[in-house]
Amino acid sequence: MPQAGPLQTRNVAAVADGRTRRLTVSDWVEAGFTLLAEEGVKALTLDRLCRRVGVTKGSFYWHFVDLGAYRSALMDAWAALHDTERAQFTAMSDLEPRERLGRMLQVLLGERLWMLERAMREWARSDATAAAAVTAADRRIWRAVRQAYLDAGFTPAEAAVRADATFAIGVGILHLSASVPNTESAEKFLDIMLRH
Amino acid sequence: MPQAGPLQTRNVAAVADGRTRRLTVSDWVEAGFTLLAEEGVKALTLDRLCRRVGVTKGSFYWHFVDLGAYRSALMDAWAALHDTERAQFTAMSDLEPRERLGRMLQVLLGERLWMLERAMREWARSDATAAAAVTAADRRIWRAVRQAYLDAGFTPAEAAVRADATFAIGVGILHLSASVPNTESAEKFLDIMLRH
DNA sequence: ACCTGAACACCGTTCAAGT
DNA sequence: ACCTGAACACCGTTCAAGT
Repeated sequence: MPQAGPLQTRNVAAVADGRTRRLTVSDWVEAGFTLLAEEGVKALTLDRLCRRVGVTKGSFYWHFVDLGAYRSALMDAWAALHDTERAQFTAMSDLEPRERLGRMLQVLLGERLWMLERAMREWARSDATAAAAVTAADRRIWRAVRQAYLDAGFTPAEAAVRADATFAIGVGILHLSASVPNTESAEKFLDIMLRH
Repeated sequence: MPQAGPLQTRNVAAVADGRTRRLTVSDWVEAGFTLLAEEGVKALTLDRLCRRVGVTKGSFYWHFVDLGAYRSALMDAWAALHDTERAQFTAMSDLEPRERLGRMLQVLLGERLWMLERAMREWARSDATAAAAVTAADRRIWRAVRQAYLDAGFTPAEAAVRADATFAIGVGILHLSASVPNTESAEKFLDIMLRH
């Protein structure tokens, strides 16, 4: 799909060897994630990427058909990352709803992820594929959030409204944060939303 | 400050005349707003702008020192726009808190404004001046929102938390919307937040 | 199979020259 | 004072040539 060259045939040891080993798609993806997490969307330029990976532009174009395809690869990796999050969420089903919601917010707004989240949502505005991936991921998380409210004893209708609000809050905090988001006010918000 | 050329000396009739009249800074700003509102940040390119205004690039560079300065001008105009909004908000102080909050959300998410809001917040991430303007505007609106909760009988602490949440919701909806935001779920959310 | 290096196209920017 | 048109720099993209 997005890749041009090798379909990830050999995924051997990706550790820091001297200089010998050749690049794989995931090396580029990893570099892109770091760049995004550290400096945001605008830092994701061909030159910056190649400099970081230590190779010339031509190499990039052997691995990817163009920057758009590269972003698609980033999206795919991000979606996979999101799936592991979801696994965490469903594994939480034994926790109290309140505790569960608090953890969800913390995962979403945590360290490295929130910058990626922002980047994805920014691309989603101009790219249909990105938009689809974000929507799909959102729906899954929304369900987990609603389930928490259902478990807290709300009717389906009440739970849905609260899930909408909680979700919007999360995204809102994501965008309002200049640096790393603080989850403190989000916690207080949950207290209100969980009141009957 | 941002402008290079004329400091808006003659603001005469800006209506559609044949082709004779010369351009003013606000003509460029108006064109930029329309472009942003219709197609978002990515459409704001030099070529698109010049095509829309019907003039060559050189003309642009007589009015503005560069694209950055032009965006500053857009920011200034946006801030002014925001001030008239705030005037609306303070004029609302006789309305019921619930009604007032509903109107505020509708103004923020209404037709032309929400796309501009998004654009400004996107720039604010990479530009310090933009960030300052957005922060200042946000603080004013936040106060108006908190005042509504105070008038609804909440303690200062309670009102502050609710203002935080309401504000985050607004921004969240802004970014979650693919097309024009629907204010329906926001209304239901207000019902919850106003409960004692 | 994977990468280099040079060439091209596009778009933001400059500037001498026009009215 | 305000605008044109040509030139330049930068960055994404292509591709023939290397190992």
